[in-house]
Amino acid sequence: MSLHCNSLHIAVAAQYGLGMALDHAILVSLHERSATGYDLARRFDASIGRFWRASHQQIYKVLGRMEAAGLVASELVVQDGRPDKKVYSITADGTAELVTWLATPTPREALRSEFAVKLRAMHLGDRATLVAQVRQRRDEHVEQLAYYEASREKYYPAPPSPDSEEAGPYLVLRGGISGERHAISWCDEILAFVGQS
Amino acid sequence: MSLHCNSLHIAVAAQYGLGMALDHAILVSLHERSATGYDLARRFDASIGRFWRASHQQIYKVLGRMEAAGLVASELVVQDGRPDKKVYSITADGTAELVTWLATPTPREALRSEFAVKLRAMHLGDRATLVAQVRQRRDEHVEQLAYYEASREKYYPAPPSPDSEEAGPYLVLRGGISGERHAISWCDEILAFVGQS
DNA sequence: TTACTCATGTAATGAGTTACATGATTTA
DNA sequence: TAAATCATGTAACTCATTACATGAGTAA
Repeated sequence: MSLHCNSLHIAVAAQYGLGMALDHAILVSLHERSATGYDLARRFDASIGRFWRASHQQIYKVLGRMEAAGLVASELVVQDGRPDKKVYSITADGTAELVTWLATPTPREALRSEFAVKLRAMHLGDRATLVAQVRQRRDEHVEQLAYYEASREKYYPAPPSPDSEEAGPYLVLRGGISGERHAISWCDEILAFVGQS
Repeated sequence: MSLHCNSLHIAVAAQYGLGMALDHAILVSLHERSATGYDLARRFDASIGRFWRASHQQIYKVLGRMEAAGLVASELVVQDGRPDKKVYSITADGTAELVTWLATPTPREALRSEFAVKLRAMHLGDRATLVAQVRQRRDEHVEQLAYYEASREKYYPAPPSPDSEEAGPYLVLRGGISGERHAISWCDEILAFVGQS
């Protein structure tokens, strides 16, 4: 990488201080495959979205900002029978920004659990409502787990090589699976504790 | 509860639509014990704060809003040698709001994991950096787990009754413990996968 | 004819962070 | 003499959500 490109990249990285995490999530997604804002919104609703959710409005806003900063570039594709679309791709600067970001330490994310806050105050409510809510929550986690496990069987019948491009997505999926299992077992513990297992 | 009080409470609940979750976290904390904004900031930094983090600026803002809405009331306490302080307490309306909120369904919180996004793009970075980051993250979870387990031994040598006021905090703490264990085992899986266990 | 998919946005509002501001007392 | 504790806030800003807006094609 040339010196010029490097200093440009440092300037861009300075603009992109920590905390602009949606930006990086989009860059990662675009690095995997170019896409329209609409496509990204759907991706964030499906695979990646289980770990990072974003509305299309927010995505368009961030895409515009990143295009102005030169991290992504768009190409207008005219379609007939369908609205025209802008296909976004990551640029060299965008990839450089990603690499810098990868090397920066990741702050512990503040896990904000409204459920935990409610649980803490459970003695103020009635038990039947609590049990119903925990059961519903458990069901959602079971459903999510099934979805993850189906994905794992479909896309990774055998674990990929640690050096391949699939290594990251695979490990994230494994984290999703164990995360759902943990959530389910916590629900079970709560139900057992209040005597409704 | 009188009809008048009931309709008042419905009006307040209407103002407090879903999504104002810090408000409810503060109400829960004040229901446990009256406190100043400063106290709350410290509580959010310690016990509750592991599940809900908030800055003192944000807390003061929300306290002002909730006092205007009649959910909390403050009493000025003049001190000498120290700055005067405002001690906030939850009101009957505040407690009613909490009870209503407890009965409303809890939407699945969008888990935003910057770490997961980075992991997904790991093939763009070098392995040593990844390993160092995962190790550091693991250490933090180990430390947090030790803190939780010490709390559990200290405050709950035996599990509380499911009907007591401690039941909620106890279950939240248990969730914290199993959550940390899960996080640690995910880190271990990642390290083993990239061959650095 | 109702609703869904494709496709892109603006406007208003709310939630949260960072920086700034003050000032006495106590501890190292 | 420097820093930490106690105590409360304002101002500026960013991030994210909700509501609103348009409009053709396609499937039930």
